[in-house]
Amino acid sequence: MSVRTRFAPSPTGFLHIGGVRTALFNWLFARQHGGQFLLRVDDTDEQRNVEAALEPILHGFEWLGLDWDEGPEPGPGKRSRGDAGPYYQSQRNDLYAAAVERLLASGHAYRDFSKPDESQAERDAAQAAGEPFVASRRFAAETEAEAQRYLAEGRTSVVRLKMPRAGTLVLNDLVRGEVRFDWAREQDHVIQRADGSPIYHLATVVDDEAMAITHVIRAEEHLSNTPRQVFIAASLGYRPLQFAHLPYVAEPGSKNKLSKRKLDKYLKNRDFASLNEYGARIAQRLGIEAAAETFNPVIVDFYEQTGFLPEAVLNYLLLLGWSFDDSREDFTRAEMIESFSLERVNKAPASFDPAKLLNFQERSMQLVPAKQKTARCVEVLKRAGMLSDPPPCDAAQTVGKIVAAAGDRIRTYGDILDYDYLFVPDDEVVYDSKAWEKRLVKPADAAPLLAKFRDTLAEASPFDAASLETLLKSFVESQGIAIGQIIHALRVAVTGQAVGFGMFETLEILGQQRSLARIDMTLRRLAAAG
RNA sequence: GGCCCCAUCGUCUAGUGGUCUAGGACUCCGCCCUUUCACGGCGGCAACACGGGUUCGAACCCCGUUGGGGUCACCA
Repeated sequence: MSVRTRFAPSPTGFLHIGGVRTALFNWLFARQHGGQFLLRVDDTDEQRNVEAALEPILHGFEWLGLDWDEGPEPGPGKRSRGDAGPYYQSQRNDLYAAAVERLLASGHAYRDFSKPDESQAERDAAQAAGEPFVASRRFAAETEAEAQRYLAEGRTSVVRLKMPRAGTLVLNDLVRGEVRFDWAREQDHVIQRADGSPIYHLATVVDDEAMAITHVIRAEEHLSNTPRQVFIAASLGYRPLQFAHLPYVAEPGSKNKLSKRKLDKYLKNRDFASLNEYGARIAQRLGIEAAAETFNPVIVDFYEQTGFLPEAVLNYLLLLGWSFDDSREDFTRAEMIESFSLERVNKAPASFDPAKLLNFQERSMQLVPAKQKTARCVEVLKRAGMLSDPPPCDAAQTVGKIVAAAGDRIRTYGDILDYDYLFVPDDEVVYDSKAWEKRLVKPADAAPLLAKFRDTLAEASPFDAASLETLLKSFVESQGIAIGQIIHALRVAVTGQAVGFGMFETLEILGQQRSLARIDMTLRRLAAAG
């Protein structure tokens, strides 16, 4: 039988990084075994617009390249691909209802007419007595007559599992090994609400059977839920499933589970805060209006917008709870599929480390061919309004030069925006005030030297990096100064910045006319200031 | 609180009784390269939670303690 795994996202509007890690492991396992990976929409409890809330999630999967063989199709209409559909749980209620009837008929479940506060009181009493809670089944309707009587009292019913009161479940978890549970400690969990709607555990078991899932690879928090699901499946005569419970992804610098609602806390972590700020700066330059709650390093969209490479994100996530050996960390997509194994999944939770993720990104970016890098940077510049759309015909060439000159300084595609000063009109260059003070105002010889070199520059021909370097070196020699005495002033004058890539490349890219204009403007401002 | 899971540098991890004065990666700190900033190179700081066993020998096996976490809903 072919291996089939699934990931069941709730339509929440965004794709969580921890969820992606789980999805990735499912995807890898299926791909490695030549099986199928499915997506199933977990919308049993959703009132809102499912389509709109699902769209960003499916988009995230597409961006990451985690393709699914069956499941919802992106776009409107709730269309699906695959033969085991529908893949929206909200459309499968008949199946769940039928399963509940079978469970009732076979005596594996019962109608419970107790009121919520009555069952709560039982639980509280057990808790207070320090004893394990065992449902009294006092309002269980065994016969139709009983049911009618309760109904006449104005009671409503839910359907509960009639759990075994003896015995042990031995679960053979693919990452944890043998885990034992006493059946007697399992509660009579509700599987169908008073309004007839199914509870998740029932739905997931029914769907896994109907969709011929073979391996359930999910986060550790589901480990305690497994007995009731095994009970449902066994009672219904389903095939047994293989389980693999992954350690959860923890907060940066802590062992608590990473959650989407604790952003304030994560922001206190230095590395998280710095990645967040990095992305926010790029987003701002791109004119993306995103609330911190929906645009931060725990949301996958953050990485796409900021200009990360999907393979870097995936590679980082792969190593979060899994390892190959004592040294290998870099994996291409094909290598991940080939090398992955559940046996080597770690048992302890792994903290999300934003600094290490950035490092994977940096190394991945070094492998991207110049041409591709340039094309993507052109896109970013267009989005930021630094280039017209369509871009001028020489844009690719110019950006190509910038990309080459910037080299590894471009860690994400968003970093191209650091060189916006090369695109703005000369009179709109923004000068860093500290750099201006330090390199132009304070050194007494800065202005005169700059003025002198300006005239040399005006004569320069050709105006390319190599010639300019020769030119400046001979200028320095003729003046009997150190190169540092002129080059920093020149950089600030021309770029407004204290730092940047090679000075000669900068001048070449800017061109003679604009370089001179910027120097002139600087000299005028210096003279005006005194 | 009951049940379940987990425990090696700050973080991700290697390690399945001797080759461990514990290896790699990220971060951090030096130095080198250098027009700045990066990249790169070299070097450094830094860990087997604790206590008992078992054994000639324990990071590795067993028990306990401590600590952390998950889960106990008509949520998923």
